[in-house]
Amino acid sequence: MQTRRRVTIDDIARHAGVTKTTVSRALNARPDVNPETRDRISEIAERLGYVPSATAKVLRTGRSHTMGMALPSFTWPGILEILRGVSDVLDALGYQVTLFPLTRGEEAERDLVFRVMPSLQMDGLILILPPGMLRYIGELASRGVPVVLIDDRVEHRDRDFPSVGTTNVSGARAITRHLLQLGRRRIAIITGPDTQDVSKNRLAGYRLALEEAGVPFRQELVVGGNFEPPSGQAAVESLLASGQRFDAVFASNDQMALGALRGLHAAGVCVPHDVALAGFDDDHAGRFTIPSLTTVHQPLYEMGSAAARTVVAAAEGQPSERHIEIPARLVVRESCGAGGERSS
Amino acid sequence: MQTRRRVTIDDIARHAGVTKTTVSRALNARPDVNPETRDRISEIAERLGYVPSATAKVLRTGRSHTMGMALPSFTWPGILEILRGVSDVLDALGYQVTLFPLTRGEEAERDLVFRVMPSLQMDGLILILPPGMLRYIGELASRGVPVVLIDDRVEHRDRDFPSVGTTNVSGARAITRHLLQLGRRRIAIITGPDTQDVSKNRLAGYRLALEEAGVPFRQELVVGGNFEPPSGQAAVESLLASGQRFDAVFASNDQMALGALRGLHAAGVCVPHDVALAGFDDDHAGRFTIPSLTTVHQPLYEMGSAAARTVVAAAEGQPSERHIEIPARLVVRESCGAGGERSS
DNA sequence: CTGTTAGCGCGTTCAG
DNA sequence: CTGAACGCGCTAACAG
Repeated sequence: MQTRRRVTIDDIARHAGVTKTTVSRALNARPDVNPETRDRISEIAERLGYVPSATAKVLRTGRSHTMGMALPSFTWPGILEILRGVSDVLDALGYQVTLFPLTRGEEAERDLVFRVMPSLQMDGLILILPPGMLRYIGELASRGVPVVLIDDRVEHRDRDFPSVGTTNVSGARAITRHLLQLGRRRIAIITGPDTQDVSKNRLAGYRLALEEAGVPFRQELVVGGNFEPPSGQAAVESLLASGQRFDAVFASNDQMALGALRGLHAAGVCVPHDVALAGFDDDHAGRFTIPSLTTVHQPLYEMGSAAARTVVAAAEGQPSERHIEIPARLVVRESCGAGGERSS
Repeated sequence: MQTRRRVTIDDIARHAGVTKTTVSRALNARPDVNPETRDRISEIAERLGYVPSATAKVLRTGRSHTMGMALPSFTWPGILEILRGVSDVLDALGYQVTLFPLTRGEEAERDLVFRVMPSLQMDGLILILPPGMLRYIGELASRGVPVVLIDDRVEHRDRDFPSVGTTNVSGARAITRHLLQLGRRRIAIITGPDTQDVSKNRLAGYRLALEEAGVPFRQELVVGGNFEPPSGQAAVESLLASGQRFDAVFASNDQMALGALRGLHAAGVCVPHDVALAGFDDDHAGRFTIPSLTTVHQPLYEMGSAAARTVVAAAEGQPSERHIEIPARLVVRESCGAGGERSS
């Protein structure tokens, strides 16, 4: 099987009786070329089955029309929504996406910044941050490579590069307020790890809503979790064991809410009748529990697409915003007793 | 901010007092170079912060160490597991992954085959097949580009390229047998669309198990669905309305099982006491329903990694298998009444 | 409007 | 063991 040589602009030039320069200009729709020549060239290119070599173009122009997307892991389901947003936008704008798993931790980040990115000459990088690290990425930004962060950690805002996040505080505030409006007064909260800003922000929103409603904050109703389902179950078990009265539980994410639901069910507590249950994130799974989970929708798709638009803008030299915050919104289902699938 | 020029092998050559030819050889660990020279060159390269240009290398060698991964959409959660398998293997073998969403349908496929792949010079392609299309991809394979299909449609086996699938028939057989062993005799099945082989295969496995147990197959207990949750709910509703007696439901995928669970619950039917419920796929969500879902684990991670190993082998000229089939396995949870989380 | 010349960074003959 | 020269495919600078 003889692999036939690739058709180049030189071939076209020969067929058209011009130089490859002219072919290049014609194919790139430059103004300074005779319309007739252009048409003839296009036609020949078509007939010969010419396909431009992206590789050669990158070598020459330095622009690859490819964006890197670095992510900590493929285990968090939310990644897929983000990816969908990123991919939709980049695809529409004519960019490819190349994936960089950061599973090997800091070494992988180093590698990405000092070896892979410069080697592949990507036009920019979208970064979903692994919890608690951002050592070398700044180097990229200061070298002029467009970088956008998808994250909500306060300490990363107004840094060397733009970021995209959601409104964790007001989301948590909204759902807590929702519980209060339904008459719940002793609302327990299952928090995430103290080390993460998401945890702090969601807790802050909860406190804010209580305060606004004049309902006292009780430290006894705060239980720590780690964002995984078992920790949610353990949390309600410890609450029940403590003897504290509570008529609602706000889990700082849906995964823990699922665990909590299981724990409550096992203890014979009826949701939402005895205890209302709320989550955060709007994971797929929460739509199918019985009762279905009232939660706060985290706009991952929008975050992904905003990030994509931002890197492209930066890569193409257009001005772009520093920090984009996309509002989270309450999704009312069954687990708080308000019925229906209203959404506000 | 002056973007400093990139360090090339020429720079290293100048510093080392040799030619770039020698530098190239040294850096690529060729045998025909003086060990001392090699060490000196490596050291200089290190000191200068040299990073090889992948782009230039591709142009010269024709190999990009990048694999394309084409997928129909980012909505099916299982994609993430496959992606994880693919990414882990490719990362370990020193390959990048570039994503190609096939959301625009046939046009996108055409584009991929005739424009994108040849332009980007990827070393191979992993393809997750959109239901019912495979028009142009064969062209790639016959042009010598390694292609691996992740799919289980019979008609695609032994075609121009290798494929990776799972054992749908025996998986469905195993879970049906499980229900039979628990004493269930009137087992309803919710099927997927007739047009897809997955649906047919899972139905076939179900029939096989019944036959082996000498339990009659009843057409009245077969209800059609479309793999989406609402269709599962509708299916049990129609079963209940029909007045047919049944003591178990096997939904052809977990998504429909979730809908079925909801339908049964709403009708006051207790799972597993009155009716046992089984699914297929082992979706994340099925672990957290109450009762948790007994299902068949589809080894997506392994399918992804096998596919990755296969393309790389093909790209590197090693022999590779035609069709790889990775066994699905029963995961026993609560919804069939056997308790525990045994797995066989 | 078109051609000439040069070079992006690298690997690879073919000579020594 | 090392060097000179060439070319992968393309665009850019400078002439005309």
